[in-house]
Amino acid sequence: MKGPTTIKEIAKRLNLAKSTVSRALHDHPSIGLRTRMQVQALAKELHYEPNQTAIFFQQKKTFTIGIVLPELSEAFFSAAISGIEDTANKHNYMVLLGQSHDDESREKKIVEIMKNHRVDGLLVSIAKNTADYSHFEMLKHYDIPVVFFDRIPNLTDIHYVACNMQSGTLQAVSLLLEQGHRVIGMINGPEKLIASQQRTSGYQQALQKRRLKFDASLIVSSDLTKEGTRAAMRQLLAHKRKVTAIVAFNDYVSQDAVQYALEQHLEINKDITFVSYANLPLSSYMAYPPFASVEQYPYQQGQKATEILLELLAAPGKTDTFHNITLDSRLVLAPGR
Amino acid sequence: MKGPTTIKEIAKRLNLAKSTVSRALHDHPSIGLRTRMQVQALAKELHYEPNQTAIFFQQKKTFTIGIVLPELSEAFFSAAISGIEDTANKHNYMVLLGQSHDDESREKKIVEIMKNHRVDGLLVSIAKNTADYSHFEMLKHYDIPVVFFDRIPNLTDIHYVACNMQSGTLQAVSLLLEQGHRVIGMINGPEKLIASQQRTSGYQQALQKRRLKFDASLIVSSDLTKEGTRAAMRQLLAHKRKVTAIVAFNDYVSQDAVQYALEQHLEINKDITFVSYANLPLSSYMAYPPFASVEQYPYQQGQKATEILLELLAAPGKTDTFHNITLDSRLVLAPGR
DNA sequence: CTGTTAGCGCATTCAT
DNA sequence: ATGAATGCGCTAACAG
Repeated sequence: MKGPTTIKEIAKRLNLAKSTVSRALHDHPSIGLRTRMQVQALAKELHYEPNQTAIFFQQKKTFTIGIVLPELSEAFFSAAISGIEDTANKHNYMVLLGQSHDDESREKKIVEIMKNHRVDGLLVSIAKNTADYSHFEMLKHYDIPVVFFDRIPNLTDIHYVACNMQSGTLQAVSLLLEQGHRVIGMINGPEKLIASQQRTSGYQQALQKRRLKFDASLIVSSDLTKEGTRAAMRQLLAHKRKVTAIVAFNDYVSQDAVQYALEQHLEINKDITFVSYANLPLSSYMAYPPFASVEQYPYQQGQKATEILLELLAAPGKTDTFHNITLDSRLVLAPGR
Repeated sequence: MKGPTTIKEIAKRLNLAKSTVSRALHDHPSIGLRTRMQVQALAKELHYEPNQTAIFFQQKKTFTIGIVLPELSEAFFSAAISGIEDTANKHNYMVLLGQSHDDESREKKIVEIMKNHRVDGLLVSIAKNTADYSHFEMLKHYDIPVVFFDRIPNLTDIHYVACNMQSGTLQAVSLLLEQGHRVIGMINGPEKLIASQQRTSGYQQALQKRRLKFDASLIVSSDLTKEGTRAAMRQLLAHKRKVTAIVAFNDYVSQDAVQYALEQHLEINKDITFVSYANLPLSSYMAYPPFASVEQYPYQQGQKATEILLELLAAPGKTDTFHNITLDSRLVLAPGR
């Protein structure tokens, strides 16, 4: 009972040097066919398996990537993580997980622990309120590359992959216009968010293409709480022009807005039509699914981010160029439309 | 440029032995206050941080637990993993992730890799078709404890936490009886599943309590595909007695069943009432949410399983007793009921 | 209270 | 083609 088989053990039994065994196991060219066979045979017989922790230690590499995100139970992130895990595994990397619960201090702590665990790299979607990025910048001193995805910090010299909401919004509004809607409201998110600005741009662009006038009062922002959304709805429904369609910031907002509309005795898809941004699963099971949704490709974002990170890990020290991929969001019609 | 600070470095600068420094850093009692201060001061100054990989290696412990489950994007599992991660983190453990995608060979591979990464323990919910458990049993030889949760293998000597569906079913059927329903159908899952048997028991028990006669033809099983469910519905609706309520195997089945009922021009909650088992999020957003749902506590299952595992890790070699916790499922009324 | 020594398992450099 | 020696960073057993 002396624990798992080690190289030393094999060496002893075969009267060889540890180094010889090590090389034989690695199919090193300078090892005699004869001994190599012997070694590998015995290794199999004794169920030899290299002690990864020793290798990690010695090689200063763990084949592990850390992933930090706000909340696993949000459908968007669980899809993203799925993409990450699949890609990482394909390249024989493991994935270490941590959720910030949208709390900056927790985020810092997790990053710290992951650094200590010597992850080779980090994939992160930052917490809602993270304003200080020092915990990420300090990683540079440790040569731990970071690729951000979806929720990216407002920094220039970073790697990231995100999804541009403008294209999807453009398509969404265009669709509504095609269908004859002329007074289209938008419940947007906080104005400082890049994603909000992109939505606004897309909206404007759609009008421009048709040479229609842009009415800024049709875009109201919500703090994304239920109350905020209801306030926004109140404002939109009170607009002097009759709003017949609404682009909601996301599926959650959409649901709250729909509820409000129902309370006002509006008939969905008749008096008023909703378009949203997909982040709820199973929209087919929803009471009033949005007429159409802007897809944000969480799985693909995770995939891409991982690929970039792996590339960074393969080509170390390439601190010069920053990878930033922006996927275009895309409008998807609800099933049966 | 000589990499991160090490203990050796500190020792040299202070003319101390490495061991002294190590002890000082750990607040070992037998170290002079004086030197301890010195050491800790210099450590801070040089930004000393222990190299965890070295420690892992040396201590044969990684403070990492592996978690293997079928599919992250299933709401049930993402909730469970949330509970796992939270609990693990609280105890300074990290979590290594792997999804089997319900594929046995992938499951085996993941377990293998995790073993190589020297995780301290494993938390697993097995793949749908896993029939051979050798990859789990071999872990015993490596002293890697495993705690199963939710989807547990049909083995005796294992640790697990699962949720007993009987209690919830009992409550569900009782509720329906209280409300005057007398002909209650049940769409059950494959009969060999423990969970299916538990549902049947709960159903029968509810009738017994009220001294009502059990009619086996009111329980039909579905293979859980949409078609299977529709067939089951067809059968139930054709029953000689008029079925006024149905207990569906889960939310997915429930949705398919509701759809079928609608096609037959039945009015939900009037002509026919549905009760289900919660595994969809946001049931409040569903078109026809079940009247009531049996809660399976994914977060708590994850939490409990983790606690057991941590306990196992704390008390090594306790291979005698097997922990198996069974939570009771519980009926929860739909919001607004 | 502190120093010395050894060793965890492996890859690797330098000999031979 | 093989062996011997070294070190990665840390802890711990054993001296003093």
